[in-house]
Amino acid sequence: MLARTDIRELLQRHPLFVAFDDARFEQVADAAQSVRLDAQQVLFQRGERARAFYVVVEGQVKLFLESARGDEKIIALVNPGQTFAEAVMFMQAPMYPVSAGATEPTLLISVPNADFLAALKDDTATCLRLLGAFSQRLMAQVQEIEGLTLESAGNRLIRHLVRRAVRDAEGKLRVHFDETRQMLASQLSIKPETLSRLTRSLTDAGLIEADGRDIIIRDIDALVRHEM
Amino acid sequence: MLARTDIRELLQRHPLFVAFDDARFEQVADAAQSVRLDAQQVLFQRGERARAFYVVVEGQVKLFLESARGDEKIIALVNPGQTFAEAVMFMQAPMYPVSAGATEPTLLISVPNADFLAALKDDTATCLRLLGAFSQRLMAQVQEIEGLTLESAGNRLIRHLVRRAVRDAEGKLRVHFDETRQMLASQLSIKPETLSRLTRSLTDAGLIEADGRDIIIRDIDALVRHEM
DNA sequence: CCGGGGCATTGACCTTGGTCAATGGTCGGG
DNA sequence: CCCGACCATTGACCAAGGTCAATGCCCCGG
Repeated sequence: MLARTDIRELLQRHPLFVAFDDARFEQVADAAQSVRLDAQQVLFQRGERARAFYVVVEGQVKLFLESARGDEKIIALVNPGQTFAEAVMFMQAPMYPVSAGATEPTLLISVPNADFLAALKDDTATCLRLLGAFSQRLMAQVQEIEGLTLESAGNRLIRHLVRRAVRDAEGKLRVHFDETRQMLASQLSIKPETLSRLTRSLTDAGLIEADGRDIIIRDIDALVRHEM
Repeated sequence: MLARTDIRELLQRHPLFVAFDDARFEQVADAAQSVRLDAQQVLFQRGERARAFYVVVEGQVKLFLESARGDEKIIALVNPGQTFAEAVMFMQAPMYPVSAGATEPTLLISVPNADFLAALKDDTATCLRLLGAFSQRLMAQVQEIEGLTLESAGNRLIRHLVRRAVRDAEGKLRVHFDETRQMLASQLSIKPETLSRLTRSLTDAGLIEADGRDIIIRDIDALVRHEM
């Protein structure tokens, strides 16, 4: 459990709460609770009645869908400082459209929808922040749909690598993976075997290079030009 | 062109504008313009700078994406009374994430983002309406991603038929299509040939029946149980 | 240092849905 | 009333990616 004062402090710095005046903030912070999850523990299931949204303090949460045959699709990974399930509270029939679970030991703050909505009354600044966040997410999902319908698995992988690449100390373009290959595959909507084959073919073509858990991009121009 | 008074009247009834007080409404209504599109005419291209959003008055607008090889994916069809591209105005770098064009002769009202945002200041009621609309759309897109990643083409078709089915005068479950088969296929992210084969196999199985442009569902329980 | 479990990789094969091409149907314009 | 264009349908074939199974690898616990 987190002390009440810790919850206050963490929330106060968060973009969704900074614009609240003192009275509003007190009301929401009082209602908020800390939640601890073990690795792999499920927080809520798709279809459950939604009563709260969450702020990730430590650890990582995955939002995912499951098919009847047990296939899993990871919709998003949520890291410290980010929130999830806020959009659900604005729906007429609030039920979570995805399931959520921890990928590692995780600490969350849960914020009851009712209290937050009450505080939101007459606070346009926070409303506008939320609108901005939602529109970002809508755009990201359009891009996801675009990738799924108009691009090959290989191109999705390439775009993902390029998007996540960071220049390291030696000036090399590096993509670091904390997640397992299975989770990466699930995010890209491909099977682990296919991911393995695709990275192999890119490696054989001299475009990328494996370095432990990381991947180094040797020739980014050739990579983006590469059709799979 | 639409007369100024007509634009006023149409906007005034729209959910996004009803909550505005008179001064705000005047400001936005003055800035709004009517736009006429011929069938197939493109309104904006993906990536263009977004300066306005739109209300459909008559006709129909399709929001779509195109791949490098000319494949087209219809993201949504927008009918009279509905708006599109409102989410774009809340992004930091406002550019349309999809292209938009008319599927038939169409009449729109364009509302400049700047004026609407100004009117939105301190209007929490309208903000909350927008938040509700966005969260609906987010959920719809999650379901689209679910269909694309976890379901077969046949199951997507079945879900689509069931969702659109309406009981007609004779008590039959009927799905009416104004759009062409090609457009339906594009919405479902399959090729017209595949759509043709799928409907054929459902017809052969006695589950559905073609009736001109419509499809009649003969046995909805068997249909939803049917795995493809 | 050894052993086991799960992840990653690789190979052989299969399924889904796409591609290409031919044919038939339908609607609007002359 | 007829022609032409476009849409829908069907068939034969193809390719991307999935499935299943075997093997190797790595890391952790004893």
